[in-house]
Amino acid sequence: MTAEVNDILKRNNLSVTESRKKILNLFLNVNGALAHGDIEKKAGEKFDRVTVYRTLQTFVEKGIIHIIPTTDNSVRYALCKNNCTEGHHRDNHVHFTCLQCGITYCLEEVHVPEIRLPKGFLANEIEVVAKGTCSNCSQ
Amino acid sequence: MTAEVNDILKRNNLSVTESRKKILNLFLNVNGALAHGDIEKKAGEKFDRVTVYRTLQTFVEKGIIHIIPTTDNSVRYALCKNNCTEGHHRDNHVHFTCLQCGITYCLEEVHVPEIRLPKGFLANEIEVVAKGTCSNCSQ
DNA sequence: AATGCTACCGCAACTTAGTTGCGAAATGAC
DNA sequence: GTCATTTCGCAACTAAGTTGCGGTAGCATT
Repeated sequence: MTAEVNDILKRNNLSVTESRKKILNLFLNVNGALAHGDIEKKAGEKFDRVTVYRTLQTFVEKGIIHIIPTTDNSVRYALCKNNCTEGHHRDNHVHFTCLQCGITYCLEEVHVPEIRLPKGFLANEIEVVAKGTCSNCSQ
Repeated sequence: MTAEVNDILKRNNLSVTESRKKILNLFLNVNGALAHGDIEKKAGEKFDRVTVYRTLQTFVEKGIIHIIPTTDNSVRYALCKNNCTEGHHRDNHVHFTCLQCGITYCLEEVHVPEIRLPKGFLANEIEVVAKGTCSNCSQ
């Protein structure tokens, strides 16, 4: 698994540092999205807050992770699995936030539908976020 | 127009105060959504930040305005036009943020499509936010 | 393996955003 | 007008995010 981490970093022309390895590893070992706070906690107080901010920013720029919008004021991040490249994200899946357990999922298999916008409106990107009860909590 | 403001407040069992009138008026006279910061500025430094926070919170609870999620870390608010009631929002329209002018629109006439979720996932609410160029900026 | 260049990290200090408690003031029922 | 209740504004606080800069780690070269 360290191999995969190294691989991803190198593929994106990033130098392989301790913080990047550790944070990327977190994303690989979690199902669902991570908020900034989660990362700070799970990283085990080893990293400076600033490092976490900068690492996440770098990962987003390189297309390694993407941002998930939420109505509460928290930003969440999740791994890109769709060959996103530097400066261009191609994730077009639906996101789902469970109101019971709080986990945010990337539903890779559910695609964002076509939406007919009014005349003159041109969309570059469309985000769909569903909120409700996830399969774990619904039984 | 003050009549409409009074009306909306009374209909929601809210006492009619200066701050509520002024802030609600802002929403009635703007096309598009307002961020917290916009409101503080447009209100003309007359109100305390805390009052703005509390008023917005009250309006959201009462179903007068709704929150629009964004990928940048800013929360935006817009008027509900769909008979939202206390504790239950019924807005199911698509939101559009223009990357040129920065305005966020409620596209009332564009409804959120049906989305088939995986087994076990139950959605209470689905948000759709498009980003791109609006009709004003596209010409 | 040592060298040196570059990029990254961590600290400190700062700005901005949002919350809480409480006394004073405004609202609305009587 | 009086009074109970709600709301407002201040102050003080916590949390979130940013910036600059010296020191350190990564890595290419030899």
